[in-house]
Amino acid sequence: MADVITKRADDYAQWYIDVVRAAKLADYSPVRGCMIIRPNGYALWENMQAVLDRMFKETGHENAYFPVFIPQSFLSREAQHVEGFAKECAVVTHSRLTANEDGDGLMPDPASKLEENLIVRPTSETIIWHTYANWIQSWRDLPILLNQWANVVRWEMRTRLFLRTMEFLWQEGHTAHATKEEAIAETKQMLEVYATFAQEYMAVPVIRGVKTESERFAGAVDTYCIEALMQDGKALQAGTSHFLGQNFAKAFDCTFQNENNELEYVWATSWGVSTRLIGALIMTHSDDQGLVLPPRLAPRQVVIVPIYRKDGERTAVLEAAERIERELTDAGMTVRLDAREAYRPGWKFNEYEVQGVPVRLAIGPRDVANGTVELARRDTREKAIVPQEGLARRVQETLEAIQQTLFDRARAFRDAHTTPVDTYDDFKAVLEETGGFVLAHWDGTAETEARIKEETKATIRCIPLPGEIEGTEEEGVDMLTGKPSRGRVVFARAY
RNA sequence: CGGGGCGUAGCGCAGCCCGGUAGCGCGUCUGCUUUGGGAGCAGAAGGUCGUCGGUUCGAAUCCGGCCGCCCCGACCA
Repeated sequence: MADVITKRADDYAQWYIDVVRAAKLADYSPVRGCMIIRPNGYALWENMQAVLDRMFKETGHENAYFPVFIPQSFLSREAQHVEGFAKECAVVTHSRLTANEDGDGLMPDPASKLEENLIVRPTSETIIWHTYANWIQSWRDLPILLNQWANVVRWEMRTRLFLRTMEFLWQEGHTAHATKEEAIAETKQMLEVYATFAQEYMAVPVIRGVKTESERFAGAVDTYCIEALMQDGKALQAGTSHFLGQNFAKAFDCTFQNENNELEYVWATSWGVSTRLIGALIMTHSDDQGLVLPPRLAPRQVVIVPIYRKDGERTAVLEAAERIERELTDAGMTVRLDAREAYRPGWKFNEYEVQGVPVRLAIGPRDVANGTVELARRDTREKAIVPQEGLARRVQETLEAIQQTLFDRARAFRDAHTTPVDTYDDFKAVLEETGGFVLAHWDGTAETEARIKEETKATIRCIPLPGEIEGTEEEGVDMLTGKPSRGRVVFARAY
């Protein structure tokens, strides 16, 4: 038998690995903690990129590219930033290799030691603000609204495919503004872009919020985030948008003359999402049969499997299958007709199921005779015999229905796993029994937050934005300390 | 960095305790029959047993060193 996927209920972590492997999304690499993104996985990322890139451009941003190597000294300019990233940097110290003195192999050539070490970017704030300092003199130079698609490296102790790898792909937006208000508006705007993308394209419901100080990006004044809930009840940060204040402008001496002829530091934001989103997608929708993809991001929305025995049947079946392929393609859908003879229909059914293709059409001699086709939905695994007449429209509607069903299902799960609690005992019980988001009062101190994390492994995922979750804005008392609380915050165990 | 597991054919594993010509399943290749939910039969190819050293007439197997990967924790997007 072919690949068996571990049941979610048996071993969730293994299920996740099995799904990734069976869907051919990624492989392990010879280097610990790195991964090879296979064509199926990369096609997903390309679809995400295409949508996000369009959204970034619609909001006035341009793409640019900054180098992967950053002078080591740049990192130390911003105090918080160093603290956050120094311990996970890959460092380049030499520029060439030479034969190993004792015997075989290679070693860094001592003669090629660099004057200053370079780090492989874990994020690009430093090199970008170094550059912006040269670009910006006057209020007329602002705003600068740039984004870059890039890879970054963070030397992680423990890795998981897509969710946390040492190298990952992402986009990072970096903007420069004349006023605090404008920078904050930009930060919030990009958070909205991410939330829209997650919900409307990924069909992943998210909570918008602000991070507490301990979870904040190193160097940010405020970190806004979208938080999603995975099927095992753990939270996943799916995107972040940072208001950086003037921290980086001060560190890199980036000033401008304002309209009153005064010298002022520039206001900054940065925002990013990564290939981690693919992990979020997998863990939100997939089932024990394998990957389930939302139609709006699926690299292939429809697969057509022809079925025939004799040569006579073959011609008629393929003719009909090709006609249908054309019809659907012309209607704007991405379709694959899999007429490979080396694989049998049953094998193909399973193959496309584990790969999460939203709609499968099967057409055989009976269908040719009756003018029908078998239409199967991946999300509900329902099958129906439908007429070929008007098929493009019906498939289009089915794709839209799948997109909606996935979102509704994920939201229902999220809502069923979002629990307000008022006592610490209830808090611990909910974490153990149902998991998910727990809405509790918090006194606002890092001490209480740290103690709760220490005792329960749950962290504050975010302080929800006003109006985001009903009932979180009422005042109360901290469940642990009894001190006053200005509102409920979202706790969860997280990835 | 701690705890656990594992390195034998492309993948998954057995063989090791008790040393004696390296095996099974899947996959791959060829042929025929099949094809509406992972086909059947026949044949074939494919491995310096992670690595270095030791013991021995002889090591996948016994002994020692090293390396690597995965999972679980601490840390993180």
